[in-house]
Amino acid sequence: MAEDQITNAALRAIRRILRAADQGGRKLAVATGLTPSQLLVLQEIDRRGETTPGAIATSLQFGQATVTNILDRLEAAGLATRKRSSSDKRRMLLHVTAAGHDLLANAPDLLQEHFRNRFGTLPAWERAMILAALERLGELLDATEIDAAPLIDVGIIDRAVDGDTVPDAS
Amino acid sequence: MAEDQITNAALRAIRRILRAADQGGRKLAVATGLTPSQLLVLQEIDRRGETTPGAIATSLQFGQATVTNILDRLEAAGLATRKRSSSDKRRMLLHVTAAGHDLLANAPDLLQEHFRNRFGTLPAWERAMILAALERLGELLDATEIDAAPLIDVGIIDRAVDGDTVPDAS
DNA sequence: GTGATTTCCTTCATTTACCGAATCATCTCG
DNA sequence: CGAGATGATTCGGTAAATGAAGGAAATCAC
Repeated sequence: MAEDQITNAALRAIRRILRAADQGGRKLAVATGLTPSQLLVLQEIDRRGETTPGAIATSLQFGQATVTNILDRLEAAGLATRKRSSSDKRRMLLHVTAAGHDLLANAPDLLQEHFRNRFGTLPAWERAMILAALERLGELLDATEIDAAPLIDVGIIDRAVDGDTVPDAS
Repeated sequence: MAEDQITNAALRAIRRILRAADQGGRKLAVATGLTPSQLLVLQEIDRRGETTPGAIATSLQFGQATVTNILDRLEAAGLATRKRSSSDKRRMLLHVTAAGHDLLANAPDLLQEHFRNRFGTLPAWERAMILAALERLGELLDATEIDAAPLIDVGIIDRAVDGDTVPDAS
């Protein structure tokens, strides 16, 4: 069926994008001397201004232990600092150091940068179209993933619209 | 500028998609008892039918050593087998075992499955639009990544690279 | 207030991923 | 038959990530 072909093509395109993004991340990591995870954490701290390990962990979906681990390295590298909160001494407040800011400024996300360059050259209508498609897609996948478990009963309106591939699955 | 806003929105959407995909992968991994990488390798072997570690490595962009490592685990888990090629005894031929097929069948790619379900419910025009956008985007990012990465050494093979889905020789 | 519970982070131990370099067997070409 | 290339493995090392357990501080119950 043509529809299925479209779906397959779309999936292929998504994977291609995923791969490109992944590699961009690794490349960037190499360029900055940090690993992707470290960079991610550093960016997240920067984005949030002043946070705690726990916040980073939930937001990036890492374990706390992992974050601690990565923070150790970032701190050792002089890119971030920990400071105990005075109001709640269980907490550690995280900050990006000057060096850290420097690094982030000099090594902006490759994906982002190249995307910007290229995307900017597209005609406006195409940008708009792509944006619309991406957001739609984000909804689709997000919904999928957010309540993956509980959602099942809610979301499925009718699966039999047009014999769309319903693999035996579960 | 409005353009910048669009770009930012697009980037956000992309990240959202990336995250969804990533988490889908992890979830799946947990469900199957394998790690994302292991699953990826297993899928790749399955997709290609009969391949060699080297092919997997280049196709997934892993090092050979990494693939060997993962194969050890897959083999230990009884999901894949290695068999020395008789025509060229340097090569190992990889196969997915019955158990491996089983696992793949029972735990199909979550991203893929949910995407199929949801995507299928969209009106045709929207599917077409999204597909077009995705492919455009794939080009953008791919191009980005190609020239960023001197894949020079692969140049000989690279005629076929574009399609990605080009099955192994045969 | 004292004690129990919860919250936040860390430490520890372990598994996996990944890479580069070195190695071994094999193939291929001259 | 070498000489060199190729395919896979082993080895050594760094990093990521998780779960379990623990310590310190806040909070709640009485």
